[in-house]
Amino acid sequence: MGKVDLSACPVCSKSDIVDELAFLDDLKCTIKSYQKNTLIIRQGDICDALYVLTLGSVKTEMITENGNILGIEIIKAPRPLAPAFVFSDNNRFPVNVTSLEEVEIMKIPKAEIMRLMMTNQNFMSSFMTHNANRTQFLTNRLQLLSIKTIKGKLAHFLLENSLEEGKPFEINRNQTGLADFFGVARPSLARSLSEMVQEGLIQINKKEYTVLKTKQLRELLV
Amino acid sequence: MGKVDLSACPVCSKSDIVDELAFLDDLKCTIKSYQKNTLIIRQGDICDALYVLTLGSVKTEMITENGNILGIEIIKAPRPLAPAFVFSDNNRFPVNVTSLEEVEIMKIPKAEIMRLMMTNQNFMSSFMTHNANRTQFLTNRLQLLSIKTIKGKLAHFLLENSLEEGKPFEINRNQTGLADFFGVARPSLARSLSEMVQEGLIQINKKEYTVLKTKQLRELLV
DNA sequence: ATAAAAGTGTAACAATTGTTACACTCTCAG
DNA sequence: CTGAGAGTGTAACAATTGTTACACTTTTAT
Repeated sequence: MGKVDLSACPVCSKSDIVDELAFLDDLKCTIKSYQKNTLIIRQGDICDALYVLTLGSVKTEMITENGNILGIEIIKAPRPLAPAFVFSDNNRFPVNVTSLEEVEIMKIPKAEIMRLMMTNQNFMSSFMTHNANRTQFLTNRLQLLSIKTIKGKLAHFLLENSLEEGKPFEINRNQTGLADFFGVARPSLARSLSEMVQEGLIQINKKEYTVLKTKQLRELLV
Repeated sequence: MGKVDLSACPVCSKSDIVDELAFLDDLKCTIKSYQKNTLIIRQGDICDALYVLTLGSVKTEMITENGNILGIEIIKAPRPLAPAFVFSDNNRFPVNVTSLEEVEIMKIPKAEIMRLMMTNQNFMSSFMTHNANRTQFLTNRLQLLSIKTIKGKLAHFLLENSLEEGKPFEINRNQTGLADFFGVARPSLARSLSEMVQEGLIQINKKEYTVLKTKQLRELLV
């Protein structure tokens, strides 16, 4: 495993720590590799360090009490995993983390994070901003889940991803994944999708979606 | 408005800033009062400062795109409001904040927060922990919403609040509020509740609930 | 004390979604 | 090239929840 490039990492990018040659050598951290499709972190595991995904991509998913899977998101390196939870009173991971390919994960002890925060204002600021953005992401998820109809969720999701009416865009999830993401049954999602296609609201070609009638799509949110 | 007591405030309690006499005088902040039932902050408002509820109580609720209200929580002073969002890239409030009684709200500019964080390790640590706990709260809300049946949500919620089987506990929400909290229709919630009472799983007396059969309640989560 | 407002219980019916099943297409590894 | 597995389309039916309506009870304000 070579020298890690953290210049694209959201909590490090604005920080001058990337330029400090001594940074990674000084940092008391360990790096581990995992094979494809490995369950790396379990929901409920103690989170006593900051985990940073330095290579590859993972998916996070929440297991609900009734055993259902609620897909959360796909994370690509470099990015920290659940950085907020290092500091929470009940410091346990809220999600399962599974590797989608071969990955490398860096583990930085909490004390080291504290030291960095106090000595480096840019790092602190970036770390805060990143955590704030994560909170906003969760808020968006809450908003999506709180839309009760499947067509409403789809409208919200498609409008969010569409740049312009009539302009196709790619969705990097298949129908099964989308159904998980929305927390609905797969055939139900397929039904709603095909109805929306028949009504001429959208077009679908494999994973390429096109919003045809933005206005009527918005009305599904009412 | 008298001297504010912040010793019970989660982001200040462990901090020695409370002991610094000069703290509140030095701090460039403003305090405003609001009448009962006032919409203090609108979802989407720019959040360029830290808002701290110093007196009274408020409720936060999220307005979904279809106009429904998704109740989030009731906040009692002293506590900061949406502290994470001061630092987010898109720094807008995620919820509406409405006063439940006469309230006082302190507004501290972002720059002041930054200064405090850098000069006071305890403040920083408390602020981080509090934000982390907020994230965990949102995660729990996500988990609750992802349970699909109303009885399942109720079981989750009641088991979470029950200390012991057969021991009554108080819920500080009425049925209408609970329905909002769950994001379901009020009569549907009432139906599920009365069914659970008839099946002998729980007992209800106004706002006092009792879990009678923990085991069978758990099975509703499956 | 009393009227108004808020909250609750419940019923009939509508609407939406889940379940199950199966045929079909597509993708990818051998 | 080809078979296995993953992903999709769709249909019949079941289950759950929402909607609307109304009578009743409790709380609140004057």
